[in-house]
Amino acid sequence: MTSMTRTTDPDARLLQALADPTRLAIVRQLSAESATCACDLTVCIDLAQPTVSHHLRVLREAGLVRSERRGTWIYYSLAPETIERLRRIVAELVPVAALAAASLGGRRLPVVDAQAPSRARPTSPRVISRGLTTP
Amino acid sequence: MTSMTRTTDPDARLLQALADPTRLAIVRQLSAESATCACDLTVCIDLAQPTVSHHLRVLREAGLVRSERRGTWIYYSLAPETIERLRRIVAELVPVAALAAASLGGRRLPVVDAQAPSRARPTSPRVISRGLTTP
DNA sequence: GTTATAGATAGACCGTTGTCAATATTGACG
DNA sequence: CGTCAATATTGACAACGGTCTATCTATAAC
Repeated sequence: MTSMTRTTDPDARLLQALADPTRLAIVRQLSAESATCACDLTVCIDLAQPTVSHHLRVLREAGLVRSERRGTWIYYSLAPETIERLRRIVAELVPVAALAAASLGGRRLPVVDAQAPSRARPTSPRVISRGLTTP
Repeated sequence: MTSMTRTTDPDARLLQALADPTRLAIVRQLSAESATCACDLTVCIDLAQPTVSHHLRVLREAGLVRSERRGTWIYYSLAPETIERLRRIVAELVPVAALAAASLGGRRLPVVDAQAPSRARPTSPRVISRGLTTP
């Protein structure tokens, strides 16, 4: 309300960590390379080193990557459990149509349960029930 | 570089549309409700109506939702193909470790092979190959 | 110790974005 | 037509976030 400021929903926070072209590129690189040292990422990303370092920090704090020091270099790799969590978040976004297609009576849990619709509303297209909301 | 401004990667853009607590809540609601009119979303989201309208626009322009007018009301529903695209984006983030774990259940290989490293780099932890990079 | 390199941190700059109040648009009904 | 309700648009403001330069830390080789 009115402020929002710090993102509250942890899932939205996780998505936010990935929702940047640079970070997505990093994650994809790590997905292909298993473990890559920060200097290589810096080279193939074409941004200033502190910027890459910043993005790596965001990814680390989001739990998307882990870092391991080997001498002077620090290797980054994906955190499989967080990738899995990400996959679940998206997998749960099932449009009802898809559910209906998959199985018959698609059960659905009330996420926000839309408690109080303004009032009576048309269930079928075109047919407006005319019972307007507030008198 | 230097500005970034408009996000280039369309996948990052799609993720960005979802990476907001309000929009994620809307999408989840639509996932549970199939089609919901904007006024209901406004009610259960507890933000000013123009703000909800704004988020709906972002979702629509990202291709995540569709809107259909029925008289005075406008019903929003998920766009299954975009949800599917989202699922594919995340599904392709396959950490090599997860692949190995899935097939063998073995430990993660310390693979470092990285194509074009700055120079010679340690393949095993601790053991620094001493051939420093630039002389 | 000194030097060199990899990486992180601090701070500033500035474009982007989420939010609101006010206003405009659209459609339904009388 | 006029009025009412649902929704979109406008414009302003503040917060957030990505980028940089400059600086600092850490490790290794000398």
